[in-house]
Amino acid sequence: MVLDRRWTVKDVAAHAGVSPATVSRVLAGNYPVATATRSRVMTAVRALDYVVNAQARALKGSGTKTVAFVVSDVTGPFFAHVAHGVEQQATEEGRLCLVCTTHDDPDRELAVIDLMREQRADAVVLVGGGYESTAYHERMVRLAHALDDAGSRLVLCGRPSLGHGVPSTVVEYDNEGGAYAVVSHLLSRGHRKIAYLGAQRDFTTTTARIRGFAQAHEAMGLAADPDLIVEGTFSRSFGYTATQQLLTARRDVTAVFAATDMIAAGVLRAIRDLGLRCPEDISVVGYDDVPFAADLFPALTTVHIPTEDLGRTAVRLALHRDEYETSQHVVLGTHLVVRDSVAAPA
Amino acid sequence: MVLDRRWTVKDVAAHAGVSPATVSRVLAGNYPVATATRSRVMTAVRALDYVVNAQARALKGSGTKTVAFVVSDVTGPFFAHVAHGVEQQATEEGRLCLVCTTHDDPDRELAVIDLMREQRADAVVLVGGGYESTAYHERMVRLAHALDDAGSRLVLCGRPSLGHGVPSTVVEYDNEGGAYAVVSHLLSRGHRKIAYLGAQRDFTTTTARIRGFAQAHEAMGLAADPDLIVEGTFSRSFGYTATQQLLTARRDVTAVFAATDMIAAGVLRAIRDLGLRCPEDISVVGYDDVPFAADLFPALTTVHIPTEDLGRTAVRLALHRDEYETSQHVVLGTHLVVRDSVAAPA
DNA sequence: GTGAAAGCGCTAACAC
DNA sequence: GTGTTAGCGCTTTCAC
Repeated sequence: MVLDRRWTVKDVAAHAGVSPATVSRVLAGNYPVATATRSRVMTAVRALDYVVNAQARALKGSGTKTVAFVVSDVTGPFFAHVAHGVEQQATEEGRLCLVCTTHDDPDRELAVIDLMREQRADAVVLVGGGYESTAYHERMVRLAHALDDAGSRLVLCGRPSLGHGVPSTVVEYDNEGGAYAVVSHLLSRGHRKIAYLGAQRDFTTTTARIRGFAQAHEAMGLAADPDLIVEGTFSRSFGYTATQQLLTARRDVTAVFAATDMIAAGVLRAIRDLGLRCPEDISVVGYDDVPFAADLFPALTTVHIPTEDLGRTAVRLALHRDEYETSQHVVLGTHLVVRDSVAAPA
Repeated sequence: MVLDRRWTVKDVAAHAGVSPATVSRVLAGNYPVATATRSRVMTAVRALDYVVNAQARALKGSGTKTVAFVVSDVTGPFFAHVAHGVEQQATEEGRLCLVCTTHDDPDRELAVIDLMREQRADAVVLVGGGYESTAYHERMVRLAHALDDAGSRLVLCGRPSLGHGVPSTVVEYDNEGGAYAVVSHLLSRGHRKIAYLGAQRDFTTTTARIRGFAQAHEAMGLAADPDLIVEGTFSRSFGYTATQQLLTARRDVTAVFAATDMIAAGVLRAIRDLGLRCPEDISVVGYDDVPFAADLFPALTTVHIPTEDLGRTAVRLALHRDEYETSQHVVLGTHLVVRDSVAAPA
């Protein structure tokens, strides 16, 4: 059978000698149809290699059956793993996945959410830290309401709630606790001058981690050195250059807490290039526990984030918000993974 | 303004005191509308926080403006980077991105393509190696035609063409050449017993690389040892266990060619756990040149694949197949990246 | 058990 | 410049 255009229910109906309504009923399978009729229809469907038009179906009111996924950058291992969880759960729930990237541009993020609103996505999952600005916060609140009114759902995955009364699903991980654990670990090994690399300004994750960083110090009656908190992006190259500068300027630093494992990779390389050794001369810890953390040299001590679970939970809660009405704000645990990149200071 | 349902053009029209057609014209911006009317409409749009229904618009004939992206697993760095290219180009072309994963299941792959057909995606990009089976090949050819007839396009990204006359866009990379280059490199350093780890059975990429592997040997008047080609998946854990077994069984092996950098990570770790050193005792090379390859220890010599370019080109060619009519089959170059994981055999 | 008809939200002819 | 109308492909009452 040679095709020359997109067949419609009408064509299938004509081919099978029935009405369009019958074709629709056979395909939906939710209505009694005579066996003979059904098989005639199915034969026609196969002959024409017909597939429904998802747009037309959606228009009729059954929804689009899609979950949107908004992320800064798909290549980051952290995002990729959350994406995996989102995709898995969406598939299990019979949904398709739309992906958009924002490249850390708040305006683009907002624009992309509007696009998803046009698409009538069942849920819009925002992954990764948000921005600490009132204007941004307000626009986000409005979007949450707009999505809600349209029967959709805003999901914040890995960023804090927008506040009470804002219709949204929040699936966070314990950013502060993870930072607290890893800094305590360093402190208990005897480190006193710990640098935090990758304090991305105005970022919700940064705020929480700095809090954990400070509290771990306080718990031991110490004070964190604010000069050792160095601002920067979540990139390997930042880790490299920042370490070179830092270790040249501040010879008293004995440990580096990298905001992401990616940064840590740059830190480790810089340490080696500086002729120093990790962990003998400098201890290094990361955050995220992405798969390659174990393959760095030395294997990286880091904070594990349940990335896949984060994604799955986000979709599950958002899609069944009637069932999980009371648990629309969840904080998943993080934990320290001890490997080989920490030792007592020399 | 409190919303309580999804507003339609009609609502906006009523609110602005104009007809639905005028609203549509203002929003499309492709038709002369009086300035006063336009601003009245825009005020209403903002007041209602209206966004068009993409489904309804698509139904009307303007297409869905989406590109589908079918991949085995989003967490693999190789796929993630191709995905990035696809997403970038799609965005530039004003398209949204649909993502689906197949988890290396050919049946699921076929099913997913049908889903994309229902979605009326402008292009369906298949990323990664295909399967070497006639049944699979035939079904793929039929899908290519089905998509073509529906005005869509099948794009093969990183796998060979389905043959002449099959309507599809093919963007490959030089699998064979890369394998040839890296094996020649090893051979020229004096290695004679080189193992290939991760020969994924019935996979198009495997076939091509084995060819390059063999030809590099032949070019030097040598013969590759078929026993040293070990079958396995593209995973870190496979690299680890396979290396342990191999190096215990075959003490004559001096170099390992891992089918992916991910496998190579496992290989390096196994070598270290075996109490051996790389590259002094065993040389290791990878394939893909994913970002973390440079962070492995020792930094991995590998074959660079222009992943992002692969994705961008795939989308660009598919979306402008009228302009690029003669170049719907492109092979992008690969090249050797020499780092620290190769030395002459002891 | 099946068909006829209405209508989802939008846009593009076609009037005026 | 603007309104009226028809219809995209589908599902779903409502008849029969």
